[in-house]
Amino acid sequence: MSSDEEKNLTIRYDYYDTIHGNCLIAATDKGIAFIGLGDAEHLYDELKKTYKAASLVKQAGPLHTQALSHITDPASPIDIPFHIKGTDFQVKVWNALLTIPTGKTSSYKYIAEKIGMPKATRAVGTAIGHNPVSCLIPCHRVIRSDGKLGGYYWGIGIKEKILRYESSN
DNA sequence: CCCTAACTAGTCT
DNA sequence: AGACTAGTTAGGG
Repeated sequence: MSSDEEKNLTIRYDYYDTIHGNCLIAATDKGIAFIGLGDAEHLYDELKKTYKAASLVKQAGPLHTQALSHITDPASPIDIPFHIKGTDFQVKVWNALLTIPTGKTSSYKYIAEKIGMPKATRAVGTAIGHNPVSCLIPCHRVIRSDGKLGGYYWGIGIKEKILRYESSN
């Protein structure tokens, strides 16, 4: 979305309890804008930082429920619209992440090749790290090509837990 | 196993 | 415009 668009935007957010802990889900009229895991205050700060110009309202919405049910049941198909602020490059990366099947993992290099920039692995890492919709966009399924998990914004422990949860389904 | 250089996009100064 | 960061990678010591 453009910054002009962001100005007149109303984002509705609310807190939910998930299998991975407390989370914040935020959505516009058009789609999911932000999802985060962890401490409520910290999450609100993140949300505010990401969408500075938009007005934030604490109110549940139908999109929240959809997002929530996908977190609980990752095997269900993602038929949820996104309304995310990001550059072309970031959007490309995030879209590539959505093509990773549930329970599978991918590497940063693979994503880089997928979007036609095989040498941009490092930039991919950055983009994935700034993904505002963790969980729905499966950033936790991306691991380092040497087999290690790499890092995770919300904490490496969460990443491992989510992966275990998905593979056991 | 640790260290380094190369890679690219975004953010901040 | 320059410097720095970031969830990397490949290669060398």
